[in-house]
Amino acid sequence: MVREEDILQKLESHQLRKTAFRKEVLELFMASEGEALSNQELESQLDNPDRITLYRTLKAFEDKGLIHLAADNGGISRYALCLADCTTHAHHDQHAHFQCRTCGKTICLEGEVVIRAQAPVGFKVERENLTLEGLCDECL
Amino acid sequence: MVREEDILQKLESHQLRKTAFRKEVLELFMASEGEALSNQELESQLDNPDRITLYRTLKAFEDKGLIHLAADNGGISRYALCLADCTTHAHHDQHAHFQCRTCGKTICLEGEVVIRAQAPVGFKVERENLTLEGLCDECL
DNA sequence: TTGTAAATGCAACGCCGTTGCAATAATTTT
DNA sequence: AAAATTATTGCAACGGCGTTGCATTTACAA
Repeated sequence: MVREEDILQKLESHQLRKTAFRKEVLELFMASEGEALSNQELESQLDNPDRITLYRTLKAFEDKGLIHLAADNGGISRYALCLADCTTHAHHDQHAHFQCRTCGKTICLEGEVVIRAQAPVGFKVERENLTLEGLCDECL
Repeated sequence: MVREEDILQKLESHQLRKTAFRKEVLELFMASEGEALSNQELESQLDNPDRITLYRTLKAFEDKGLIHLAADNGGISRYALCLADCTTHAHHDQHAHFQCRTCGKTICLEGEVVIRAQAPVGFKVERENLTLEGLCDECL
């Protein structure tokens, strides 16, 4: 269970107004245990699901460094909670995601990630995005 | 310049019929020097651009191991030619892509790619997808 | 050359991202 | 505590893209 107190504190510390809608959305993220959620999955669990409001809410959350865009398989975006040290406009996205190819379940991979790939000379790399695809435990 | 002969040979070896449309699309890929192309970019260069036919053509090319889906930033898919050792239904996608955050230019990165990331126990990883994001030489 | 199987071109549906705008709610100021 | 300010919500609506069905045309094989 997620404590109301923690939800409000997280919204406040990220300069987001404490509306019923946002509290609900954030609660879903905090209860998802690191799993990345799609708009659809969120909508199906909301009391009053308005896809436009949800879209803007997610954008606001992302802007304020609360969530980040995880793997997006076939055009469906999925967001996940940022770690504590994600700050506004400076996401630490240096972790990988795993996405199941059948059920779509997407999780953030903690732990060690080593990436070694060189862009051509004259290119500037700002972000690295690593996604592992396969089958999750339940689909195996 | 791309030789007609090479185009036909490539279509034949991948069990694809040699239609005018497919020859044209494949030529664009072969002339793109490893750069991944989006549907839009392809359409703008085709004589008779029909987005549905293009969609099906790309799908057929992908099925037959001729091209693969490269980075897809914000829902826009981009395809690139597979290397010679890509076979039907068994893509060797073990390379990274670079995508420019301003002009969208996407290229396949040859050379060494080392990925170390662990999925949870009980998960099966089938593919790894690494995308570097940043600025290309022209946009710097 | 004829038959068969695939590719094309068209209409059409649905999902999703996105924007504008008026109404409502949360925060700040007096 | 009330008024003023600013952000959020909910609605309509547009556009892009993936996708499918179907009739027509084309490529390949017999």
